[in-house]
Amino acid sequence: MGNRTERLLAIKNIIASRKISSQEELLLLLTKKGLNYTQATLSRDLKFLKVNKISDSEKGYIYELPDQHLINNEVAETYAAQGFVSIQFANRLGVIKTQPGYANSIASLIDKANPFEIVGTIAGDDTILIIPHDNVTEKDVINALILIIPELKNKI
Amino acid sequence: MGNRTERLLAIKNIIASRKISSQEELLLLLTKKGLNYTQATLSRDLKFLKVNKISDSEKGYIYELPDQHLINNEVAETYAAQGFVSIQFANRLGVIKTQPGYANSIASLIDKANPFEIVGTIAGDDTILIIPHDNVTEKDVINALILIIPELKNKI
DNA sequence: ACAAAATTTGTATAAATTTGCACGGAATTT
DNA sequence: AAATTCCGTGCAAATTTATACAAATTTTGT
Repeated sequence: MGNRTERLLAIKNIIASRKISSQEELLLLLTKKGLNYTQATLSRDLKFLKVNKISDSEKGYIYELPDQHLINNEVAETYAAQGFVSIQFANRLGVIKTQPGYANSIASLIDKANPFEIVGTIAGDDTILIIPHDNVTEKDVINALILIIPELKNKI
Repeated sequence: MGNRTERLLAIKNIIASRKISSQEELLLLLTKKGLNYTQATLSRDLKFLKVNKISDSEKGYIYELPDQHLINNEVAETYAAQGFVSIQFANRLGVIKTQPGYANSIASLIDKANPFEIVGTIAGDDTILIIPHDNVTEKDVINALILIIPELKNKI
C-alpha cells in the first residue's frame, strides 16, 4: 500500500487539529512531516476527502473535514481496531471477522463515516458483511476502511 | 446604498435555491436579473456573507449559505416553526409572537444564523423583538426568516 | 516473471479567486 | 458649501486552486 493512504491520513489529522487556509500552508506542514508532494496532489486529495472550505472569523476561510465528529472519536477508533480480526472478500462481498461482541460497534463506525465505496453493512456478533459499491475494488474498500479506522493499517 | 443590499439578497436567494459552483456562474445569473457587476465584487460579497464552499457529489464544489452549515438541525427548525404564531412590524421593528416559552429557542436559531438583514433580537417568553438592518425592507426580513426556518413560509 | 492495464504523481498551465490601487459618490465634519 | 472621510466598485495584478498531459509506479492477468 503506497504512501497515498498515509498522506491522506496526515492531511485529515492536520486539518482536524489546526486552521489551514491554503494548500500551500498544508503542503508546508506535510513537508515538515517528511511527506514531500506538490500542491497539485493536495488539490486532488482535498477533493477526494470532500474537504470543505468554510468561513472563519480569524483566518478568512479554512478547510474543514466533512464529518468532524467522527474524527474526534479516537477512542472509538482504537477500540474498533482492537476488536478487528481480519477481512476477506468473497463474491464481491467483504467479510470482517471481529472478536466476539465487537461487530456492531465497528459496523456502526463504518456506517457513520458513510464512505461511498461501501453501500452498507450487516453486523452479527463477530462478523460484519460489507456490501461494496459496484465498480469499486477490494483495495478501494480496504483503503476506505483504513481512512475510517487508521489503526487498521497494521492489521490488514 | 440600495443596490448593494439588493445584490446581496439576490446572491443569497440564488445560492439558496440552486447549486452554484463558481463566481462566474453566479455573475451570469445576476446579470440576467439586471444586476451588472464584476466577479471581483462577488468575491467580496461572498466573503461578506460568509458563504462556504462545500463538496457536492454532482458539481464538485458548490457555494452554501452559512446558516445551512450550522443548522443541520431540522428538528430545531420544525420545533421553531411550530411555536411560531405571527410576525408584525411597527416603527421599523419586527415583533414575533410565539407560543409561551418558545421565544428564546426561536430567537437563538435566528441569532445563530446571523443573517445580515437582522442586526439582533431580544426575546422574552412569548415575544421576540427583531431589529432589522437599515435599508432592509420588511419583506427582506421575512425572506431572511424563511431562509432560516423554511416551514415559516406557510405561516406568514 | 513479463506485458498490459490501471493508478498515482509531477510539470506546466489554465481557471478561479482574492487583493492593491484608484476613483467616484455619499455621508460627515468644520 | 467646502473639505474630509468613508464606502463600494472596477480594473489589473497577484495568489490560489484545478487540470491536461506525460512520466513513473503499482497492480493485474497470463
